[in-house]
Amino acid sequence: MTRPKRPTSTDVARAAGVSQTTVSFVLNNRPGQSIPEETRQRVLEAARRLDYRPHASARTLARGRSDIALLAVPDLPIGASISRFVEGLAAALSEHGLTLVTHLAGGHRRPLTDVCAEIGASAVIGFEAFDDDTAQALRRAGADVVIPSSRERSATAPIGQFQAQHLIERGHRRIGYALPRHPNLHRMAEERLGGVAEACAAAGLAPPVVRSTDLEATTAAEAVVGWVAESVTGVCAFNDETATAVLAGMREHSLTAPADIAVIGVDDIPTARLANPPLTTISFDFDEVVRRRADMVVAGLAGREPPSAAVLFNPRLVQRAST
Amino acid sequence: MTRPKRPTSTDVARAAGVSQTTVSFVLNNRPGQSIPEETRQRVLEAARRLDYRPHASARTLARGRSDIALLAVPDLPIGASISRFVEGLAAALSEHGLTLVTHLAGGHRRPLTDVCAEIGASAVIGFEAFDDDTAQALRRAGADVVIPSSRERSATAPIGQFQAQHLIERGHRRIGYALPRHPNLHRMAEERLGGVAEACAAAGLAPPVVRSTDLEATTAAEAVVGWVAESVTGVCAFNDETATAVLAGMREHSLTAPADIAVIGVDDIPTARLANPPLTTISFDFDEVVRRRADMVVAGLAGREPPSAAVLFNPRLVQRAST
DNA sequence: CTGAAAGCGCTAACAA
DNA sequence: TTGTTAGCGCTTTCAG
Repeated sequence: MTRPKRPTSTDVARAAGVSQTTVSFVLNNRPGQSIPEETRQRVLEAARRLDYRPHASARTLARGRSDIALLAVPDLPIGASISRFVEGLAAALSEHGLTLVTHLAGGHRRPLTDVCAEIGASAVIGFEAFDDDTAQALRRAGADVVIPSSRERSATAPIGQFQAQHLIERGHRRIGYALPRHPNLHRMAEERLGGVAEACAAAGLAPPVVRSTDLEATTAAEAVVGWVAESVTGVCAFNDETATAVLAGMREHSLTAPADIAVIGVDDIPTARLANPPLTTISFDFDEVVRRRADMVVAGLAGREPPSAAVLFNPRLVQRAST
Repeated sequence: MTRPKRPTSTDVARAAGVSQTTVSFVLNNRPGQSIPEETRQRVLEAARRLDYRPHASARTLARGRSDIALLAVPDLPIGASISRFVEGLAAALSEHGLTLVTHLAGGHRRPLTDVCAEIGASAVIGFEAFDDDTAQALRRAGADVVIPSSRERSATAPIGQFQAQHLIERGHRRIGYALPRHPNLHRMAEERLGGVAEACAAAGLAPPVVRSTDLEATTAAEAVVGWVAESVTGVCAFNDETATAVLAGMREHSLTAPADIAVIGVDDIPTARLANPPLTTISFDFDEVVRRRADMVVAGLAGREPPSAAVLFNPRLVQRAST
């Protein structure tokens, strides 16, 4: 039960019969040092034999910078699609020797700055842009790069546009928007709604008829009444869960999609295809956005000006029966 | 763009006109040191004025132990309920001065041991028990406590039992089980299935009729055929998504729940109440389990023998129309 | 009650 | 090509 004291780089040096500096050079592939292959091997072999792992804190202390990136996940019921994003980002960063860990923002918990300082993150990555004050605070907490900065464009408005365009292309002239009641979602929902409004305007249609709903059939049914009263024939829902609620609300009135009202969601959650009828939705390809984020981090840490993030969630239409 | 060098505890000492040692004592509330209130205030005030934050790596290096706990989240489509768990755990741990960060396990990414070493975690917390080899490796990577250990009992079998009992109480004598096809879920699913089998046996019923399905109506419909052929009248689904698939499969055959087959899920995901018909399911209360996990970590770090985790997910029946 | 000093394990000048 | 040495910022024993 006692902790078997970890081998240090000095132990490795001793085992390999070289100085500790040499060990450091070898293990870090320090460029500009020509170390004979023979020595290299001896060191590597010793390190492996001892199961040596460099002590991260010591390294961080000495270098003045860690290899840790912190992903701040907002307290949103975003669901599973987020984990693909996280995984991708972690993989991309690890190719650059960076380790990604995640912190869930919600609740009355330790503020992000504390977490950042505590783990010694040298990069903090968020979903929505950090305002300048927060970014500043994070820098003071030890982060060298903080993204996205407030200069980046929003990522979510285009999604609303995309939804609305689909409906418009299919001939709908009166568009509704289903807003979720969950307060944490409001900001993002408003942005997407903005996109829908743009698309409507661009097509010469009236602005979308907005109704909000809980994730539950009764309030959704009320929203449906509102749309019917306004002759809405197609509604964009904030996400698939909201869309599912709309479908449930329609059922209460014996209305069916798409005949009475067409509905389109966002996210392509697993239950979307299981809805009744199966839900048309938008899915994302995170690969591109992940790569960009990773590049920004790496560039930033290298002191180069990070490429600005032309945000591309690469929305893709998943056509199913509900439209 | 240049990083405004962080204030060190020496800076604070200078500003407060005391030694750096005193600063350390004050900031850590070091017991057994009686520092005059006046000095204390001076130090605190200086620290606040400089926005001083102790350098975590330095502290870790000196103390030989960090205040970081790492939560290893398996690559499972577990969905949103997990985030409540994470939040709760983070809050509970932070009350003890520990910072929780999360690492998503899946993919071909850096192994957990590396992440553990990289961030200098002194505790690693998993969902399923770590086998002894892994636990050992994590200890070698610097973790002082690793839970759950292989000695803990499984948490998930009782859930299956709970589901089956509900069905049995409602008079069903022939039980089916819906297994998800997702490979990462198999292990957990088998455990829950075990619980269902136990409950059946205890009630003197035949073992459950097992069918597996994707999250999609066609394969679910095939599973339904299987159950019908075996005169199954109630099926326990691994989780709500699987249950939703079963419902969709039944629709394909114009069967309805609960008249033809009753179905019960697990998780109470948001779309469960929106299903057609609304899904009876099991929800969890993580509070207790969270508290226990946190206690185990704290006790373990303090060198005390951690209390063994009598696992209590506190399942609660959410009765809706599908049963 | 407070301070001086010795590290913690590693990196990076600078010597040799 | 390799080794010596001086810190990185903090904790902690041990004197004062």
